[in-house]
Amino acid sequence: MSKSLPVLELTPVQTVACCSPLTTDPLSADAADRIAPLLKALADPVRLRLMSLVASHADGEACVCDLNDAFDLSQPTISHHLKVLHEVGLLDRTKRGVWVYYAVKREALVDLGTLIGGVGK
Amino acid sequence: MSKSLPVLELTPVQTVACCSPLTTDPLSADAADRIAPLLKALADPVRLRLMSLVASHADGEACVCDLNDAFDLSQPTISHHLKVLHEVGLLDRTKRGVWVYYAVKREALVDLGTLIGGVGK
DNA sequence: TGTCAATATTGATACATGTCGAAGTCATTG
DNA sequence: CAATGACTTCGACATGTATCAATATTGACA
Repeated sequence: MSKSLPVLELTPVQTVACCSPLTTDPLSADAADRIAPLLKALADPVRLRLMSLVASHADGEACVCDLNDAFDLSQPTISHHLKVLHEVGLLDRTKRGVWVYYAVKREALVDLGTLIGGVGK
Repeated sequence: MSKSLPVLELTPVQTVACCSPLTTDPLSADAADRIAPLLKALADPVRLRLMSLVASHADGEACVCDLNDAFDLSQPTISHHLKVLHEVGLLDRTKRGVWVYYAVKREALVDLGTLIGGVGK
């Protein structure tokens, strides 16, 4: 039981999906509190590259072993970054045998982009 | 002389404007390094609300005095957050008399949204 | 069952960041 | 020129975070 979110609260991703763009209406403090973690997860050079690497990988998913090689960082560090992205709802995680595959949740990215950019979907 | 960026390097905002969306192509390490600060600037609940407050203010700009009242934070703290947003190129700053007005650079936000969401402009 | 390979977790360390109070700057106004 | 008001800058403190080495976990396979 690792999730401790009350059932009625929105996850970061759900919040993003329901809000009007940043520049359209003032953001409530609550909404801001729920959206910031999503952006925080993205706001790291390594995690940005991880997202784009996974997204542009064949089949839209990538194995951790593939990702490790793209960086000059230790394996635990990459694992940590992937966990951050997964926990916030930007990456899906699937285990197949010994390997773990991550896939980007495109809808979450689109919603986040819309929230920031203000262009309609 | 507070800026120490070499002349030929791109600012975060310029970088965002020129890159294809996250999910389209793998991001170079250099690009990621320049984009992350932009997201980092946005990735704070107070700064998110500041952006949306300024954006939805009459005339698209707001005086610091207006913004202070919306938060339960000291005035230096708000000033600090505004500085962060300004330095990274998300807010314009104009001084008129005793008052300082901030305005959102919408194009930067749109470009950032496009980079993340991948929807065309 | 024991070993190996792929990931995750833990603990430690160094560095970044949000916040505040106090002091500084700079126009305006008396 | 002195005083006031609007911001900004400074110094300090507490908290968060990126990273690594070491260790644990988990699945495949001999």
